[in-house]
Amino acid sequence: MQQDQDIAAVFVDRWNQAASFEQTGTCPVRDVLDKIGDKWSMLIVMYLAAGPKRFNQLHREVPDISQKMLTQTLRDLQRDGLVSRHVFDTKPPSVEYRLTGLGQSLIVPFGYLIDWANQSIPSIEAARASYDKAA
Amino acid sequence: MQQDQDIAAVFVDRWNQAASFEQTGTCPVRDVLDKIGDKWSMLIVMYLAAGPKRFNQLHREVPDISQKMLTQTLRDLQRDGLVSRHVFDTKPPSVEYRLTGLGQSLIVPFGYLIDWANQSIPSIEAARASYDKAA
DNA sequence: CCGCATCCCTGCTGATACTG
DNA sequence: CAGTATCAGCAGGGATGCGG
Repeated sequence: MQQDQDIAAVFVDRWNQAASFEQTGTCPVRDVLDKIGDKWSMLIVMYLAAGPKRFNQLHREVPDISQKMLTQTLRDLQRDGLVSRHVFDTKPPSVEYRLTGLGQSLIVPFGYLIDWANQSIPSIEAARASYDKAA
Repeated sequence: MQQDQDIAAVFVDRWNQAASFEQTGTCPVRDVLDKIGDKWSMLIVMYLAAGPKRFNQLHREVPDISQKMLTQTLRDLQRDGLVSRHVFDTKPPSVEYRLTGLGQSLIVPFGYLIDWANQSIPSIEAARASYDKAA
């Protein structure tokens, strides 16, 4: 309980913190959360967690992703320093993507979230069913 | 490393799992991730983590949220069983919102994510600056 | 093989105004 | 106080076609 309040305080403080917020117009925590909620970012990170992969390999493995979104998402992840890009000068050329140390470090806290999700899904679906029935 | 691969496997399996996915068209893990990335959901959860609050109290405390989004987000959280709603039959009427046990349990894994974010923000911003400079 | 550019459409969001 | 209803703007993301 007390710890929960501490976490909340840290979070809310950071959120309200005007530092780069007032200037850039975006909150740094919001930034990270957006990535988490992004349709493809975390899925790609999880696929890359198993090891380096090439562009078309990802394109085949990640279900239903378009070429455009794969490119775009990989660029964003690279820009944030979560993924590194390696071009091999063969022909035809091949490009390999892999998680950086920072990218790998994200897997740990993200994993806790996935665990929570998997454990809580039954409760959530039950709550939804109950809520919808009342209407 | 090995553990990372396990987490990835669990996640990807769950993602691809056709159970309610093929029928409802939505993946249960995706559901949870969407809430995390939602503009207001987690912010409200964090504010409620400090204790129960009334509608207008939240409206005042949560920065820049519109009445509409506050109502809508609280409804969604309630439907998912993360937040409970209590109406007091006074006049003027007052409505109190509080985290359920499920809602409180989310704070723990979510807290790890916030911690990671706060620790990693310097690295991320450095990576971005470096990436942008190259262009 | 890898990536960029364009078009287009859907849905989320905010602003505004109105009820019990 | 605690909502509901309606309207308009914008960004995310898919489809398609082209280039190195």
